[in-house]
Amino acid sequence: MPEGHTLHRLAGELSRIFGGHVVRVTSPQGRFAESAALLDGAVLAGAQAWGKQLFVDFGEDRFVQVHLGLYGTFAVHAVHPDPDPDEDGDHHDTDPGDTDPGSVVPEPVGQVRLRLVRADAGAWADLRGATTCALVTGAQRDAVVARSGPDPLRADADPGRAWQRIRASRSPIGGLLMDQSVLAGVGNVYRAEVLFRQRLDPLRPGNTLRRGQWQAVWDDLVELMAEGVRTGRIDTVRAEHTPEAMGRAPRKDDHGGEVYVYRRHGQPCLQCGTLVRTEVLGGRNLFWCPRCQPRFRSRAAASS
DNA sequence: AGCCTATGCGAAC
DNA sequence: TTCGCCTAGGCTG
Repeated sequence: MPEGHTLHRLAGELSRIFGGHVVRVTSPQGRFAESAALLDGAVLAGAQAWGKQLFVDFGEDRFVQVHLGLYGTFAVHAVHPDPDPDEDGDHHDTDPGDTDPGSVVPEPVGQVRLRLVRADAGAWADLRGATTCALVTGAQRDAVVARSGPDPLRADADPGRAWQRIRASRSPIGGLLMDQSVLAGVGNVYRAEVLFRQRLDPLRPGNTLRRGQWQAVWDDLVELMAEGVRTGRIDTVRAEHTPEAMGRAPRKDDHGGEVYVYRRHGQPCLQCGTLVRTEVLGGRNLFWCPRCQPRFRSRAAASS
């Protein structure tokens, strides 16, 4: 779940449900208890994501930095998904027969590192299994952001910064896309899928890409990841390759989306039928279609 | 019920 | 280079 789209979606949810409201902050598990106590009862100003990093703003130069890592989750629950539909409105849909929202928050189950509660709306959020959950200052947040490459999900991103790194590197493009200092927010699924869609060999050295190819990768990521934020899943297949269009069974997998190559090794490519391959690159599983993404041959290698 | 694996990354070795 | 994080869905039995 946690590629950039997950964190941006979370930032939106947290801002919408908790933003501008007093929240109770606890650490049922205990590992964040000291910091939680400092924040308890503060107004949550909002939340923002940069790549896979999430920062929840509690004002007074206090931010909770969250990184979900491989299997962390930050589950947001609300009795009413949109708690303030008509703040300046003329009608209130508050139902007197509603369950007391303050009483619906359940006892924490399992290792809940951080819990946010907005009792008046019956809303709560539980963080589990995160790599990072830390109280930081604005300067510390800025330092993290400064170390990150441009994020396709941010309007202020400059793809040229990533291009400068890619064009100067002999590392495989498949590795560069996963390097958060080159590009922020792309994980193993988007990496595999965007390379397939752009017909690029994952092992092709960054410095052999043409500028137009990089631009196409960036534009595709902007579109794919924005859709991921909207839907909460990673779908990358074009209309002609959906299960309905092809008359095939939909994917049954924990990330739910329809993809071309990610974790489809040994199965036929949706575009050409060649069996999808996998190999470990830099400790991560890489997936690609050897026919749609033919091995790149440099000029020097081709002429020798 | 138990086992395996995973969309990630920083610390420890 | 390996480990920890300690979740959660899919698969095996």
